[in-house]
Amino acid sequence: MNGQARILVVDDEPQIARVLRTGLKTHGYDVRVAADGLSALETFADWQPDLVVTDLSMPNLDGLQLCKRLRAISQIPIIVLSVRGEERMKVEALDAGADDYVSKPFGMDELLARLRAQLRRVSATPKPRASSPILEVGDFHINFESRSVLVKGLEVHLTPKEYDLLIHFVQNAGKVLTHHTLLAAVWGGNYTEQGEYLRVFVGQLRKKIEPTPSTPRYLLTEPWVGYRFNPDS
Amino acid sequence: MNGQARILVVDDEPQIARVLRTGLKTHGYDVRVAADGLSALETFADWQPDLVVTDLSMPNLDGLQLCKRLRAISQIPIIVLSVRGEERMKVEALDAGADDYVSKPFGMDELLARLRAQLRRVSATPKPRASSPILEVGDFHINFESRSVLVKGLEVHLTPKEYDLLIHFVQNAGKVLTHHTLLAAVWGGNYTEQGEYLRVFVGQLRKKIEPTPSTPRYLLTEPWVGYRFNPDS
DNA sequence: AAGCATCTTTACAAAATCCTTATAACTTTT
DNA sequence: AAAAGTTATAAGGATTTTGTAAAGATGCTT
Repeated sequence: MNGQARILVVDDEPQIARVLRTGLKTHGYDVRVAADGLSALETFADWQPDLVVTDLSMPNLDGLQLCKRLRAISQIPIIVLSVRGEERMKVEALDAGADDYVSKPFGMDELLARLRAQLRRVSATPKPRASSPILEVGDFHINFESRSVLVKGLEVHLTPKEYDLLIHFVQNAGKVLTHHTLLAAVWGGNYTEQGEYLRVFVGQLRKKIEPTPSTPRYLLTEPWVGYRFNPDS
Repeated sequence: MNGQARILVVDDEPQIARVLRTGLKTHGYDVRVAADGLSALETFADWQPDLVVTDLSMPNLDGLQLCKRLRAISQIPIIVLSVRGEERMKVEALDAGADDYVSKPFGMDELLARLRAQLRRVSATPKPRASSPILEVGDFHINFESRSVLVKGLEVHLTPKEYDLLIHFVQNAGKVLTHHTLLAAVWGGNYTEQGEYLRVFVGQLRKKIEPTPSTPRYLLTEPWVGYRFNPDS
């Protein structure tokens, strides 16, 4: 990513595509547009963009399929555009490999912010695990050997479940994680129906790591979808 | 080989077994005895010794078969005890994977010398402690040669198991060690289910090294995970 | 053979964590 | 504005783990 970051926009509605192209270009990005999933895959292979923004409903190959196909060959960040209320689709998209979503109609500022967050996420550090037992993300400092967690330099003691949960959040900082994903990660694949666990433990984590648990700053909830860990202030 | 080297003695004659056990123990080895080949294989799997001394004629599984079975799963040194004159057996044993033999009746000194030679052979490359036989961490001062432990300058007497346990803690200061890891380190490979041992011995260690055993300062417990040695005050 | 030290096993109280439930606040939909 | 669904939070009980003492077992020493 030396010069401009390359953004591939996938949308079959010409107006929206035009708005996105101009909006992103004026903010310094290199943009190309594809009108459906299949041509998106072609452009992806030819042009190798740094990030994909895609609509969900499209001809030929819809956004869901596109996510899966892209995930099979790349770790590139994917932001999905969904119509407000299509919660089902959002969740499916995130489970299919999308990293974030933006509801239509959307403000350009919000999209740009989420876009920057995703680009920052991948360029940050590609998981420095094997070499060092220490993980530093934002205000969080996690030592896997001593199992210790520092937030802004202060140690917080976490129970095993809380610890597992936090690890999963921090290792996927910036990504929206669905309830399903989180439950499977911490409780194992079969407990994916008992959403109550998750709420309780997220609450407990917030009490321990948030300056103001009632107005979270790190562990943000994405209503009807899941949670997102935001390491920045 | 943290503490003592582990020697597995295999002999069905009780007198000889006893002589070997006491002789080896007085020279600082950790010894277990098996009365036949089959139980020897069991003990081997459980305890993971550093060397095997075995008779040739035994019930169930004779020394020759034992050599072959051990060689199939391990590079561990094997010393065979044979009755003087059974030259043919000696050759067969060596072909079956034994590393050395000692004729009965044997002198303890000879056996010890050959034993040291074999142990030296396998531990030839990694000799990290040769430079300094003394380990100082926080308030703890441990001399590997004399097997003595000082806490804040005061000597504490530890039994062999307590010593092995403490060594493991001090050498991994700050890290969280799981129950599994600790059990495997002190009791050997497959004693990883008997969590009761660990609780009892940690309690005993605390009584000996902690200023206030009921509120530990060095040996901290990480509930549901294991223990952590904290050298700082 | 008796005493001693160590290791193993057992039992139970104390502590910590996890799960469950209930209720209130919030968001979206009708 | 009400209904339905979701989320936040506290509090209790259930379950598991941990601390501790003490009895039994084993081998060593005298």
